[in-house]
Amino acid sequence: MNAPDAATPTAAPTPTLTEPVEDYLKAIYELESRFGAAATSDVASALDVAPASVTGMVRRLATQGYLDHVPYRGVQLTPRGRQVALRTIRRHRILESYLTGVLGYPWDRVHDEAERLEHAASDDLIERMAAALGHPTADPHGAPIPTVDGVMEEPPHRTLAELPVGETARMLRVSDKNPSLLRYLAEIALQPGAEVTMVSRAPFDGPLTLRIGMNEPVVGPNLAAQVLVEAMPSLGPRSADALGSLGAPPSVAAPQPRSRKSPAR
Amino acid sequence: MNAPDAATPTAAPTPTLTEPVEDYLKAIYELESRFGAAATSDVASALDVAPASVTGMVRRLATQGYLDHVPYRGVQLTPRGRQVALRTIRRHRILESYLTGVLGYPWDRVHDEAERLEHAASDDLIERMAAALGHPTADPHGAPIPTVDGVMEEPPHRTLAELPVGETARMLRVSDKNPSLLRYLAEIALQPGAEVTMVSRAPFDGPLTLRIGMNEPVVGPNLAAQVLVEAMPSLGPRSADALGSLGAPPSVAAPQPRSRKSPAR
DNA sequence: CAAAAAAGTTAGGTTCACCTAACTTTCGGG
DNA sequence: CCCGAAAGTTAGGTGAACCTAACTTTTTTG
Repeated sequence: MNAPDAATPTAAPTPTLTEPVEDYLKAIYELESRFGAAATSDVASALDVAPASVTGMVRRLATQGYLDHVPYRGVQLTPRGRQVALRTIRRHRILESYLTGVLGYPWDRVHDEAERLEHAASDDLIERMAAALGHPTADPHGAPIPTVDGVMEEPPHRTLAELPVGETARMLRVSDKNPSLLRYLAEIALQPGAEVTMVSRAPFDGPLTLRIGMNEPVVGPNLAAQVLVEAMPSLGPRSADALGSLGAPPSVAAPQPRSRKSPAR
Repeated sequence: MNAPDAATPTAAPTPTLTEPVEDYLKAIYELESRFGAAATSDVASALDVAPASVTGMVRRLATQGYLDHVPYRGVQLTPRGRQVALRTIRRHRILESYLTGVLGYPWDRVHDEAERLEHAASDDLIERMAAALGHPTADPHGAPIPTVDGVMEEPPHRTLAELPVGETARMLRVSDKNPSLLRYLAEIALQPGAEVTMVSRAPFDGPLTLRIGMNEPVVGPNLAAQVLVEAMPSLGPRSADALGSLGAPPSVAAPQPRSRKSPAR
């Protein structure tokens, strides 16, 4: 699993982290935790730049010790790069939490704002916001917030699409990047913490009927695949408090879903 | 005084206004309102860049219609450039107000933070912050906040150094750029709104004895020259409410102090 | 009022972060 | 197992925003 450890040949000082650098490291972190390693073209489409630009930036970041790059194989963050990524993710998620929790932003509009502010806010500001919120452990979309020293716990989960008919689960998380999806989810009250039951499932990848509170919305399998719910089934429609918070001890480490081509060996 | 906070979903922070461009226009605005026009070298030292860099940027901003540049003579903002500058100043001052008023920042630490955030925050965010504060008309250092449509009222003022012995005035304003000065002023309770009396003045530009509340701090003339107080004397130590706010109608337009070389003709 | 000083500009570079176009490497399917 | 498509890289740009060094214009002053 480990790239040739050319170790740290040039421990460059690098006093200032530019905005693009933070964006690259964050994107690579996220791809890496989904696929085990980040492919050039995936980074390119995540950041909306040309693949050639990624190659160039990646070479620079590698010489500065933020990541390891094996040409044609992919990239992986070093501990140093991972620390920067987690710091940026912490900022982003605390900002999102603050914007919704204190300033009344709807959850579909916080992503873009946080994306810009995360590069400009000082650590002091971020920690003041966190304190004002009572040190939240998840953002408004259910994404866990890394601690100051770079620890992030991902609770075990599955997608709503995988929920068997008749079972109930607590909604855990959804991506913050699709505003119209978020608006729709808010409409049907499918938000983190909500209990959702799989009422029925039409054959041939057809629509799914859910129960959320009093309502029974029908959603496509596409949508359901984007919504994460807790891994353990709730014992019944009204007995859900087996896990008190998002800090439940993960029984599975699960960093390698690997359900895809492997961009690095 | 009312912000049209309806509608306007996630207004883009204007197509092509880079951070340096906003900084230049803001700096030029401030120099222009102090001296009538901005000199290349003054802009350079305000932004801590080389004079040659200013010449280059100024040429570009002139072709884009933000300012007029007469080589070797100086620059002046066009209405378009002035509008950008006032928008940036509004953001800066609302951010400072929010950081002290809501997040508990001390007033000597808000400048740097606001300086970075002012380029990243959306209009929506700024107006939410303004609303949360009850639409303030001055920042924590007493600087007036331009309205959304770019109107800024500067109340008439003089420096504390000019206050005659025996007279009392209300403290109005001080620059936000000198943290150690601000810390000292907070120590002697010389902050916007405070009543200050000139007790005595040592000859030959010597130290000044003030009365603020119960205390009688002695300050240098240098410091006193940086503190602005209201122009009209208070009628007595305990009768100060002649002006309810900072919105008092200015009897003097006063945009041209001109106590300096003239960088433009 | 001319020469020195100060202020401003031009010329020629650098770095960062991007691009397109052409080439190379890897992978996947017949 | 080979060969074409996909993925990745190199080569050679661009523009923004900065720099230093050399030159020009304006201002100041002996």
